[in-house]
Amino acid sequence: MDFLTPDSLPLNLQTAIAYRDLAAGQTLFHQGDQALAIYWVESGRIRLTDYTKDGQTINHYILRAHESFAEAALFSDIYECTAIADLPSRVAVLPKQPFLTALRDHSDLSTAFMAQLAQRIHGLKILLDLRSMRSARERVLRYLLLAAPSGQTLVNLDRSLKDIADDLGLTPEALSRALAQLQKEGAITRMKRQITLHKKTLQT
Amino acid sequence: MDFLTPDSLPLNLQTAIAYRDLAAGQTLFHQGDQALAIYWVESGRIRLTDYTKDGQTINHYILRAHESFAEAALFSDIYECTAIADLPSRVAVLPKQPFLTALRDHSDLSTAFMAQLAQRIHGLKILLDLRSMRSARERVLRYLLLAAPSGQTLVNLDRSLKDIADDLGLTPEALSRALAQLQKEGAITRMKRQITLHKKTLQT
DNA sequence: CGCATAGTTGACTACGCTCAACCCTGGTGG
DNA sequence: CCACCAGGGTTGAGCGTAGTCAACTATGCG
Repeated sequence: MDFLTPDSLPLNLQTAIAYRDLAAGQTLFHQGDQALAIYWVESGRIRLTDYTKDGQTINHYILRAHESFAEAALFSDIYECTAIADLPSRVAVLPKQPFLTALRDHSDLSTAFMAQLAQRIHGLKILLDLRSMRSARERVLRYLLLAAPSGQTLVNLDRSLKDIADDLGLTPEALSRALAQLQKEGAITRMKRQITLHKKTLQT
Repeated sequence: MDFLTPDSLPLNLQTAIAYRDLAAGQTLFHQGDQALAIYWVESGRIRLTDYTKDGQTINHYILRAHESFAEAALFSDIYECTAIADLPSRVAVLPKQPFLTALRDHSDLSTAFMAQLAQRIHGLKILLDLRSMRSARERVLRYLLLAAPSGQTLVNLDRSLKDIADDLGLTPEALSRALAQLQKEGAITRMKRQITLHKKTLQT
């Protein structure tokens, strides 16, 4: 899924990559800093925060392992947000200029990069769409359908329910209850993190 | 904001562009159709719908004027969703192959395209983030802060409250009430579609 | 063995949705 | 010029459901 793994890059760019280890709470870059690089999360969790002009609050977005971020920095002089490590994290630092020229010179790389961006857009749309479902039950059901490999009825949840609840915009409790309810209704059966969807469920 | 306006394209590609007019309810392409082009909304409104395998349900996402869509089609053989005109609409049709080669040959075009994709990602993230606010009050407040041009305290709502409520994942009633409440609290004042934010509000 | 964290369950609350009535504006036609 | 209508917007009442807080269990790790 993620085309932008550091080792898929052209060799001459790979040498330019640095790695940074961050302690929990440490900030990687500040909003308004000069945009010098884009990043890729090796491990840990990074939180992006927007401080609005005037006010101080705003807009957090969390990135987990194997996601890249600050791609917008490629086309902007400054970062539009602040990146802070939520947990101890390790990130790959891809310097902007070398990366941009690599994109210019290697049309295959740029194609791959665009493909990844398109993919990300698609994923975000799906998440957004998920959020437009009112009831927890519907939301979870839809999530499971999306997570089910095509035609398959078995879903393996890789992440913690807490994280998933977060993606769904629910509290862990609500997610837990929704799963319990679906189970009781006979729409699914679950063994821990293994969930199987039943036929009726598929054509709702 | 939108770099991908048809007239910013290289001339040899412009000749390949076609336009299609759609009546309300008419479908532009079906999920599973061969992906032959990406599109750009000239006017009107397009709704994207995902039919899940097996089931018939959904995933709608609406596109308004001056947005491009189906970029993912560039990197996939088939469309992953169905596009239907919500209103009478006019779309520019950018054939896939010419566009891809243009991207390969014109690094400036590909850069612009990537920039737009990055922009879209940013926008989607903001919407997602908006949805993560629990209370209507907070959500609306945040929306207004985002909509306020930098440093400005005056927000002009261009679209109908109904549409905005949709973006926010609220019912029109909830939005209306939230605005009324904010007004009563003295956080904002509004004259119809003109809203001014008050200082205290800015540093919440 | 004991502690920390994820997950589950329960009771209560609050907030947003639903449905309905109503106001207001703009457009159309007599 | 007014009468009528349609649609957006506002307001009210009642309900349902997800959030909150808390206690408890299960799992994993030192």
